[in-house]
Amino acid sequence: MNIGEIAKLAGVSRSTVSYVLSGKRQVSPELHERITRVIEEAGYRPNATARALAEGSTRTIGLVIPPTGPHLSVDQLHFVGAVAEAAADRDFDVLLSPERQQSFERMVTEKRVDGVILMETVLRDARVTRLIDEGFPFVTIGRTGADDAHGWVDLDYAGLVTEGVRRLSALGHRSIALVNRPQELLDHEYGPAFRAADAFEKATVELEIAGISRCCDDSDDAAAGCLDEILAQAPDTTAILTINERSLAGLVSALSARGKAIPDDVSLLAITSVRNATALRPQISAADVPAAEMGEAAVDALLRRIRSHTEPGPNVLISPPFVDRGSLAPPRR
Amino acid sequence: MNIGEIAKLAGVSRSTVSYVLSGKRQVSPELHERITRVIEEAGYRPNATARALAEGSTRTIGLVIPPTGPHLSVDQLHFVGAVAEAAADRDFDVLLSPERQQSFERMVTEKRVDGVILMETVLRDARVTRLIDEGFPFVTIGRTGADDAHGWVDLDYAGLVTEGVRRLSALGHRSIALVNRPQELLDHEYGPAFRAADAFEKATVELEIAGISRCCDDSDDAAAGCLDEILAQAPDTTAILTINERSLAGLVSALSARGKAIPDDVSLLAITSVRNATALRPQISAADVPAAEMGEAAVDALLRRIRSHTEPGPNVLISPPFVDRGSLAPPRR
DNA sequence: TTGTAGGCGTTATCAC
DNA sequence: GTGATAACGCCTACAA
Repeated sequence: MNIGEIAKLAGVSRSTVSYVLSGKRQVSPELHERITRVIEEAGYRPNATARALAEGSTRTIGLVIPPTGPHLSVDQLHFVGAVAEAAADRDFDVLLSPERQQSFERMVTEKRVDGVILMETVLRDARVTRLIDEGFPFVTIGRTGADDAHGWVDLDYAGLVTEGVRRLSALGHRSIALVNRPQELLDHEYGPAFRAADAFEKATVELEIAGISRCCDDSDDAAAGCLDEILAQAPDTTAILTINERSLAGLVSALSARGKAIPDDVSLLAITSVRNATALRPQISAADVPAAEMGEAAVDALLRRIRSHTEPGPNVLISPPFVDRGSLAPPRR
Repeated sequence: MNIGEIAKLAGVSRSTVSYVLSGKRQVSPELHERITRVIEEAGYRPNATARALAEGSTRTIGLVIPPTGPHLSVDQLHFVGAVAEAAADRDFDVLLSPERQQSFERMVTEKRVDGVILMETVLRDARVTRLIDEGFPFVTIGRTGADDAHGWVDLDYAGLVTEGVRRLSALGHRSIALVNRPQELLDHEYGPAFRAADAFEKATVELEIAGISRCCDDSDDAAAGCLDEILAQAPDTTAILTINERSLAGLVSALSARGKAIPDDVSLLAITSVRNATALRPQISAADVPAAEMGEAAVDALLRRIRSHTEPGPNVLISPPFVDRGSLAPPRR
């Protein structure tokens, strides 16, 4: 069933059917009515591929997801889901690309999509330079180091860490630890890890408090080891700030196993998803990563970019508020 | 840059260029060489949309993901990633569809994809009947109740639960509890929850041991409540079998909080992802859900179905072995 | 207000 | 072995 058959059944030309479908020109009420009914009865739906070819636009965006490795988090799945839903709301589809040369290349060179969203951007990202050279519309989640003019959506890790340190300091803490993402990510110039470490350093210096910063692998086990290191090196630590979602549970149980009560002995403040923060006991005060909001922002930014190649990409820095769940207290004296 | 320009540059016809690209007919070495070089130099890649229209096939499969809700698990993200990677290996792309009428409909009626993979199938699934009526190729993850002839890939929950009960029974346990997925899912006729409950009932009856079966919401908190219910109603419970990945961590800490040691007081056996089972302390003996394998199996099954509409869809029942990680012991006497 | 016809970029069937 | 050329199904100037 194609547009020609509908036209024949309704006794009109193909263009008239097309215009009824698109609404791009007036069609007399009688014809409109008749054609609509025929379409309805035949259950006809225009072929997306043919439309894409004619219009020069696929109405599809690409989403490059990180490889299925140890760093994947539930947050990321939520983000993927949010992107798919936001796109669907705007009548776009989402084409998934595992982060591999071949698949990614195909998406852009064969024009399978109108634009792409890049997850897990690193400070110097080959894909970004590639897309810029190509003149292909894209938006990154996270920024490259160059604060390029392309569009990006990012969590304000620097601001959040600074604010976190301030809050802990305001409560009276004078010795604070930062639990960062894995060393490996820091080495790969992963923005959040990098900016968090940097901001932590600056904030502690400025507020004149002792700060110890540690990378921690993405596991509960690593969290225990990391905690031990911290306590060994800075035994008077009274507060921990963590951006490592995957090891938060391990950190909490390790604290409990070492007889450190939250928040009486150690205050704990995190940047993580609501779910993660509230699934634990005690619940953890945190800046809740708004995956859905970020997904929507990314889709909107990309669509704007697709529609007008000229104007610079929107930059969205998201800074969710800290929510108090009782894991913070003044240091015991 | 399109195939016509390449043809012009190489001084041949478009069809010859096309045949060099597809290899579907012999082209003289000289021409082949010349054309290949021109393609190379121009950086030409055929337009996927035009190809799809001409071939009548999009080389894309649809993946219908569950709504971004509370039941999403890391396993599911891995599955999505595995599907994307398996598809990429076979030169297919993956189009994501949030589980909504509109988006799903679009994918199939507008022929955006050659076939679809349905996640989270329920026993009576409207989407399945829809696709069967349409004659559209698809594969489900999980089965409907009707054991239809369409293709599916499923974890053998019934077999795994039966085997789990046998193992615990063989160790000497006479009072076993099953921690199932949330009641809500059971009510919605979610296959795994349904089949697990059923198999548990049968296995305990057959082996003449006391079995108590409880649904548990997907949270650590719920796990604690669920454990209390179990211990209240069957205080002599010495072993727990769980298929609820999302509450496993909570179950472990609730046991510890109630002074029940694993495995000395209570043996714990799970069906969950490796990561989940090994992230906890103690590590949990489990049948490790092979998300990657399932993703690949689903893609293969679907591609077979796409290539030959006639033969019945392959049915793949996956039953990973239980891995002992020390959370099992004979009951204390 | 409606119809005609060319074009989107490939593939594949004919001829030569 | 190679080249025209008609599909594929839709959109949209251009005519009427």
